Amino acid sequence: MRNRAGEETATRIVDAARRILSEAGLEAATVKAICDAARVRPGSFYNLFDSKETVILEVIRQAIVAVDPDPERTGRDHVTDLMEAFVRFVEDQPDLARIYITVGVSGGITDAGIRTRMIRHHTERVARFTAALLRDRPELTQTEAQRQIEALLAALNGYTLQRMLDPDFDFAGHARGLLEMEPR
Amino acid sequence: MRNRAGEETATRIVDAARRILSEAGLEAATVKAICDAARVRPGSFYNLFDSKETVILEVIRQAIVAVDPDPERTGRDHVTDLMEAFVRFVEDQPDLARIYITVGVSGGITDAGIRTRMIRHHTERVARFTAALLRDRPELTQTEAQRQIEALLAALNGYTLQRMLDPDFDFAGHARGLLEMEPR
DNA sequence: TTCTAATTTGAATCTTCGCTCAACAAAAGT
DNA sequence: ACTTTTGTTGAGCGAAGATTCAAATTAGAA
Repeated sequence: MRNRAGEETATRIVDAARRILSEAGLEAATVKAICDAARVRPGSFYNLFDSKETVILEVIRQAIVAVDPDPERTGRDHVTDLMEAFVRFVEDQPDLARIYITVGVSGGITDAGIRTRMIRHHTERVARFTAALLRDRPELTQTEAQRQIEALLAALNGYTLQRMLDPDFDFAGHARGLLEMEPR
Repeated sequence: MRNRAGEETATRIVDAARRILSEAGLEAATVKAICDAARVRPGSFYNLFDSKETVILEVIRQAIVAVDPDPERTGRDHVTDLMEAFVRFVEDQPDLARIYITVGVSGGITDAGIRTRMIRHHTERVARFTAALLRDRPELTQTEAQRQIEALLAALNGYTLQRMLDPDFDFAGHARGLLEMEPR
């Protein structure tokens, strides 16, 4: 089969970039560092990717996508399901979670493309959660539900941020606690 | 007076570093860029600071301190006062707010000193807010109050994060909305 | 005014960055 | 087996990075 070897190498490079971005930040993600971690020479890197930026953006794209699992299920989830999915994401894929919350934001400041993507993703997330909440509690108005979801997602992002700083922080506990803290 | 000129120059350098860090991120904060913005030559920079890192860390330190205005007032504020102070901080000093939430966190991943500082600052903030909440609503237990404050601060940080991405986001409105959304 | 220490300069140094390329190796198609 | 495409290598390029330093300048002290 064509392209087999090249694809495997490309995957190894993106994986290495993700690890470095997560563990040491954007500054440390040099071509040399990524190549060393992927056991590849720079020539091979540039045979597969146009630039370092391409790889970094690919990792950020992966992170944004991974935040929102099973998007095809839209319209059949409860808020607790969506919440649980996010908790699992943060716990099981801390690399991508860290990139989403740090590199995504700081990259969003610099790069207009990333900013647009991040904002759009957030809008869609709000819509999905809001629809689920309205399904659970039909007595709420659209505006009320959206307000509450925005607060919930902000708190989740805030907890994620703290989790990235403090490995001992009980993210799952705090996140689930938010559900028992709905507005009066 | 001795040292007068040097101190003024040092201030100009730190100010320039803050502006660049906020507007263009850590990557863009090169010694050359900082020197140009501060109207200073590299030699002068290194006469006043040991390294670029020293200046960056100083800016981050400033940002962490600025999040918590008037700490000498501790013990006499209501939760609304503390909330209003934070809203004003984000609106009036977006440079420092952006650095706190982005550079601070991503720096916290790399630098153990920053991480410790960020975590300690957060702990103190939780304590201050919790004390204020207990003053407003003495019927709450310490644990309940702290739980609610942790959620509140997480939501505030989450909103701040979003504000950094989307300049059109109504941060003040959403932040104040959290107060009308206390747990049942 | 004169002296001296603080301050600024800007060219130079050394390192590392992202990236290229000609040559080689491996694999696929015929 | 032979040709062609695909993948890998690693030395090396120019640009940009942080940092240094001897010389020039400035400004406070005497």
